[in-house]
Amino acid sequence: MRFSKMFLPTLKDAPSDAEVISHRLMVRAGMIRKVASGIYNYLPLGLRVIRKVENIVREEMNRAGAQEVSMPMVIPSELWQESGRWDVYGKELLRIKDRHQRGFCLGPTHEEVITDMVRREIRSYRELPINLYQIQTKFRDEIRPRFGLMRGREFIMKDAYSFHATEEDAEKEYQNMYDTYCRIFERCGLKFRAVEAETGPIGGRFSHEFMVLAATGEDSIASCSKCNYAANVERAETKIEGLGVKGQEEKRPLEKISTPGMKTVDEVSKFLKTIPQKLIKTLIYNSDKGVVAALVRGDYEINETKLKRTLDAEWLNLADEETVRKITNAPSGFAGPVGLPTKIFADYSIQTVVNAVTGANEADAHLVNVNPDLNFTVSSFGDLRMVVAGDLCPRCTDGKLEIFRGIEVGHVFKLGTKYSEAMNASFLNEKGEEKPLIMGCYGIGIGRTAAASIEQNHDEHGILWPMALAPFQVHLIPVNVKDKATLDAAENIYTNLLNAGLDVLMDDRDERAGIKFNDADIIGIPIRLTIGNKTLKENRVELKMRNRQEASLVKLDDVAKRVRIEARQFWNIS
RNA sequence: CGGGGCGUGGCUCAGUUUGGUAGAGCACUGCGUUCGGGACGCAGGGGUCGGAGGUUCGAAUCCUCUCGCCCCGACCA
Repeated sequence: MRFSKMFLPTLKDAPSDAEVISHRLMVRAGMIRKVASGIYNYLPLGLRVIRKVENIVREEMNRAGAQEVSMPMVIPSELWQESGRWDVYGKELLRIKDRHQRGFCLGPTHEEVITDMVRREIRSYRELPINLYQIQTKFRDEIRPRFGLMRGREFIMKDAYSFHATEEDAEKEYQNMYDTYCRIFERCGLKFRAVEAETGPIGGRFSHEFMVLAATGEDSIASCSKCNYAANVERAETKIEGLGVKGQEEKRPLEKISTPGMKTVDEVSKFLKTIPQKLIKTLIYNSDKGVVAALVRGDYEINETKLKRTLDAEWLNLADEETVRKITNAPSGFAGPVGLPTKIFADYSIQTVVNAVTGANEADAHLVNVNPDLNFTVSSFGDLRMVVAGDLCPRCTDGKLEIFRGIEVGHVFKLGTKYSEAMNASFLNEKGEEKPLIMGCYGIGIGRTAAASIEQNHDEHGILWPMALAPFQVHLIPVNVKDKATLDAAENIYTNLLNAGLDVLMDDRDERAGIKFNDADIIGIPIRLTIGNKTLKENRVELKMRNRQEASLVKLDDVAKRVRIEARQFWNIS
């Protein structure tokens, strides 16, 4: 491709709304442009990268035995009503009406459609298992789209769905997909970890997320320093006995203390000259299971996902001011477990607190010397808190948890029969019994994977593409196109490299060298070849790898060979 | 959904407090010089100041409404 002919508008400045590095660089490198909040145009250079990711995904999925299909983006509401998700999916689901006032939605995911597709055709266990996937544009009406392709509303996703006759077989495919995902992200040259994850509104029993490690990631993951345990903090557990020994302190009588205006753990512990570990936080929640109170030690945070699971609740929200007043007879900030009319769910951590401080359920007052069982009754103890760095690993003997940031690029779920039962998708087994299909579901964010690669591979000048995702492999720069010898040599090399099967971008623009070099740095093509009359006199050209500082000189006759060697080495190291 | 902010040429922004008929840098066009790390000179083109309504002799500037975008928060007791 010739730069002069390519629609490749690079920018000196990034638009002021671009915050994270991948977003800024994608815009500056002329890869994407915003059309509306969370909705983007892919320009030629951006699309090339997207296609690279897609093709890696496609090759590996095919290799793993999956088959590509394509489903509609506009989905009739009946299918979503059948699965029950029309009412529970929330505002992320963009609902639209056609001219006949029939309900549709823009597909944020395709369990319903695929289940419908498969139930119409699959009759027998002999036709199983089957794994179908598509690479397609999805739409989720995110509350707050941001970070460019990282959290868009419209985005390209690979989603695969597998159908099985037995649990065993479904688990085998889950492992197959897990391994396939590892291969995919390795080929993309990403540093990633597979972590145990929550299942969210997609449903299902357990799952793994594939996280690209990057400081700008929106997720936190906990990872063991010793063994391979890793989990999204939404789900991460710790050893219960890791909480430390219960104090030997003698239990003292309950006492009420005036604490005017002291609401937060910080304020209260400072005011009472104690430490957060001596406090018990009481949080009032509203849920479909009613209003409940959740207790956790003052220095920890409640993990709402865990609480939700404990309650077996469909939804859960921190109670509003009005509810808090009704339940506690006090403004928020002074809730405590003593005398609360609601059910009380407590994190194990409060078992370590003796003579605790809690809210008094009265404005501007706290209780001290509160002791569970003595002063209040806990309905149930459980693991309800967020893990913190340094917590003991739940799986091995002496590992400690570390917390990292990650970008979720892939997710594998075991769905079970949630959709097949709701939508009556069944088959006949060997015994002639009708059984619901057992399903699995496997997603990869294509655009997000490209963005994650930039988050991981860039410097102060621009992108550093790994060879596998690079829009071109070679960036050819004739320094001065008005110099005939330079241009002739460049054209020659260009043709040779193309014939050698390489993707080459030749910057044949009549621009100053500085502009070309700077654009080359922003775009980030791995191999840069510079042709100028200085080195041409010695029949040499300059070869520089984008991810290395030093350049080297290569004889004209050896260029194609050297480039191929460099490209291959690059594969091996990245 | 709550709080805050911003919409002025393709991009980054000034001008708004104190109304007076629209600017800078970059980008773009032409000519000349320059030419291996974002050159310089000269001459140009391009803006319904997000939109609608109002106040006024006069509105980018003041008022009302509206649309769009961005940031923070929505795990706080």
